[in-house]
Amino acid sequence: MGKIIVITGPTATGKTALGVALALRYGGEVVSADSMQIYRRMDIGTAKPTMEERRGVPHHLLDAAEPTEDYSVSRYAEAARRAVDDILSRKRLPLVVGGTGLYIEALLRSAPFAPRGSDGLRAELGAAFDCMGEDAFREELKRADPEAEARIQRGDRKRLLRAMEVYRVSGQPLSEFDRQSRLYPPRYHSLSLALTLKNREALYRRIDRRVDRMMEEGLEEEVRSLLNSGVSPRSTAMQAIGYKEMAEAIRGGCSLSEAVDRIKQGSRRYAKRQLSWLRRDPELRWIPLSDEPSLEEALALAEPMVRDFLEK
RNA sequence: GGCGACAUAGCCAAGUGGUAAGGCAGAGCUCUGCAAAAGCUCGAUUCCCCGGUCCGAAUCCGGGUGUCGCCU
Repeated sequence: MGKIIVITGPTATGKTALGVALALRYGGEVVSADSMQIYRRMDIGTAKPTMEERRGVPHHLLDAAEPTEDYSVSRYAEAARRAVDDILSRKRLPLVVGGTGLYIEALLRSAPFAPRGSDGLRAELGAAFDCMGEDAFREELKRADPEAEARIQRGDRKRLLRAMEVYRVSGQPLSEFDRQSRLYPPRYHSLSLALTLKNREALYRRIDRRVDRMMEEGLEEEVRSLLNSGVSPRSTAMQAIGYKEMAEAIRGGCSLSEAVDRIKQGSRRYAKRQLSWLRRDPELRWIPLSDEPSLEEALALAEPMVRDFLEK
């Protein structure tokens, strides 16, 4: 089984720089695990590594989709596995770098996703939900998939719909697919490292500063040109933090400084959610950093673990 | 110096005699095809302080302190 290294952690902790440094040192290539850096022309707001920052290291799954496309985890999993396998076949080290936990999990798992319903079915279910209300919808789901119904939190329309969708297209409960998927062995032999700052406030300060820097680098212009080129404000890509707020300011819904504050706040909350997601993985090796971490600091902590993992 | 208004959680704030709404910020959590998304949960044994009235006070009375406004 191929060995791969995963570098994750909340936003603004230096994953990119560490990934590149390790790739350079161990003959690796980077596979991005970032749901928004996937999109072309979204560079500033997603903190996509520049050519200079990549330092000649090949990066996969950056700019893999148009912002007008609807990307999804399953598409990512497929493409990322292909990239990883290709890197392995060339006897190089794949470094999965990014903060989208769901994407990483999907890449590492070998189980397929439960089937997907047609857009028509999705629309139909959505309409049914809105028409009959959550309680009645839940009653129906309960008959099809009592487990999912019990597990999904009140108000979580999205997951309630998905559970029903799976049952309608396959006749099998989503819960059953999930149970099966847990039985699959992992796809790769992986070492997961999670960068984090020991001090939460320091992390938040870095995030705020990074947002200011994005503004200086021309985030507003980037968003404006996406909108001008016909990217819908409702597209998945435009839901990215930094983009939805700027789009709102551009259409006059709020002031620029309000938008900036919201971007900062959204990013802070995002970081918090990332931490909460990562914490449940007991295999994860945490790399706690100081308030103003340097690449050297992260490298010093990460390298022994990497070396140990590669030698085993 | 005088007069008046206000003082409730980190911030904004409702409540005007019957046992502390709500919002924001923050924290914790969930997650198997939109995930930078979507969803769930959690703060005041106490209302600036002291005294009084009352069965009962954040609410009424007196005194203090602070903030703001107006006047001199």
